[in-house]
Amino acid sequence: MTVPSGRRERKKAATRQKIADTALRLFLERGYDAVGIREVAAEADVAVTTLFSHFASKEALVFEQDEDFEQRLTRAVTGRAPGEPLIPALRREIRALVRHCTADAAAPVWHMVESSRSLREYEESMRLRHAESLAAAIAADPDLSRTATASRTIARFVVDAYTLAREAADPEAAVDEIFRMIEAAWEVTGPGPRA
Amino acid sequence: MTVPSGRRERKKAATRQKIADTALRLFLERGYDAVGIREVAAEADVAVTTLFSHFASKEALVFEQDEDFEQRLTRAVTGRAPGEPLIPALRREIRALVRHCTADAAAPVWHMVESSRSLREYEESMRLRHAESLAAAIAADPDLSRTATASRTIARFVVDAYTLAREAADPEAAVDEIFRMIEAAWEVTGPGPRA
DNA sequence: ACCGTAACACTAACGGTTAGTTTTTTGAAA
DNA sequence: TTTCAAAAAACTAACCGTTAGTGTTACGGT
Repeated sequence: MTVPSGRRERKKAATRQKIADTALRLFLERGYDAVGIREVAAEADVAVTTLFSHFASKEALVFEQDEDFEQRLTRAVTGRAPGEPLIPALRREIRALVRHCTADAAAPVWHMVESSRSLREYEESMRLRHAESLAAAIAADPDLSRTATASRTIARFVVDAYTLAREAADPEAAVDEIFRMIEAAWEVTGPGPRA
Repeated sequence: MTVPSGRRERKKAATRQKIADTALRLFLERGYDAVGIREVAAEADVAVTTLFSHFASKEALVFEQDEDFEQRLTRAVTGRAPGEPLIPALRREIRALVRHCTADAAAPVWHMVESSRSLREYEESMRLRHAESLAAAIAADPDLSRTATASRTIARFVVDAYTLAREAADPEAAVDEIFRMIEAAWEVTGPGPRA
C-alpha cells in the first residue's frame, strides 16, 4: 500500500531522467537561454505541465541533483570521525567538491551556468539554502557548541569558499588559502559554556 | 550640446521617482506579489515600456537606490583615514548600514522583502555584485596588497556579515561577533612582498 | 472485476519582459 | 522663429516561464 510496487516508481523516475537528459542536451547544444521550456517538453515527449511536476523551474533542470551537495556538506559535519575537528573535515569535502566540478567532464555544464544570468542567480540562492543546512548541522553538534550566529557565519564562509575557489586560477590552492582564513575565524569563536 | 541643459534630466528623474514611489506605495499597501507591473505603470501614468526603461526589473523597483550601498562600502575602503586599518573601517560602515536598515522606519520595507521569495533572491545576487566591487577596492589598495583570492574572500565575508547581522536577534552584537571572525581571517592573510 | 489514485495530457491563461514602431517632447542650431 | 536630431515616452503585440483547471490513462491494492 504505502510501498508502490516498482513499476510506477520506475516509470516516474524514467520520465524525470528523460526530461533532465533531454534538457541538458538541448541546453548544451544550443544554449540555455535559446531553448524554451515548450521545446524541452516536446523533445522529451511530455506535456509542459508534466515537466513542471518533476522540476520546480527551468533552472532546476540544470541542477538536477543538487541535494547531493547539501547532503555531502552536512554529512561532512555529522559523519566525521569522532574527535575530528570541524574545519579540516569541511576543507576535505570542499576540496573534493571543487575538484569534481572543475574536472574536464563538468566543464561544458559549468561554462553554461556562468554564461546565463538566471542560472548564476539560481545557483547562488541554492547555495544559500545549503549554507543554512550546514549551519543547522554545525549548531546541532554538541562537540562544537557555538552560537547560532557563529554557526551561520562559518557555514556561509564555507559555501563562499566553494564558490570562490571554483572561479580561481588555481582552485585547489584557493581552497587552502580560504580555509586558512576560515580556520582563523573559527578559532576566535570559543566554544560555549558546556564544551 | 553634450550637456543636456537641465530640464530633460529633471523630468526624467521625476518620472523615475514617480514610478518608484508609486510602486513602493502599492507594494506596501497590497503586497509585492499581488501588484502587477501593468498596475504600477497605470497608477504612475506611464507606459509599461517606460517603466522598464527606468528599471531593469520589477524587483529593481524596490531596491531603487542600491548603488548607495555599493558606494558606501567601497568608500569605506578608499576613503578611510590614512593609516587606518581596513577591518575597523569596514566594521564601522557595516554597523551603520545595519542600524539604518533595522530602524523602525525601514521595517515595513524589510518585512516585505523577507516575505517575497523573488525579492530575497534578487537582493542576494545584488549583494554579490556589491561584494565584487568591494573586492576590487580592497585589491586596488596598495597599503593592503593581498592576493585576489584573499580580497574577494574578505569582501564576501563582509557582505555576509551585513546579511547575517540583520537577521540576528541583536544585530549590533552580531556585527561585532562576526567582525571578530573576519578580523582573524584577515590577519592570517599576510600582506604580499612589497608591503 | 473494481476502484482509488498517481502520473500525465490538454487548454488557457497570467505576469514579467522585450521588440518593433510611432509619436511627443526637448535643446539647440539656422 | 523655424527647423531638425535626438531623447523620452507611448502603443501594440508578442515571447516565455509558470500555474490553474480539467480530463484521461495506467497502476496497484482489494
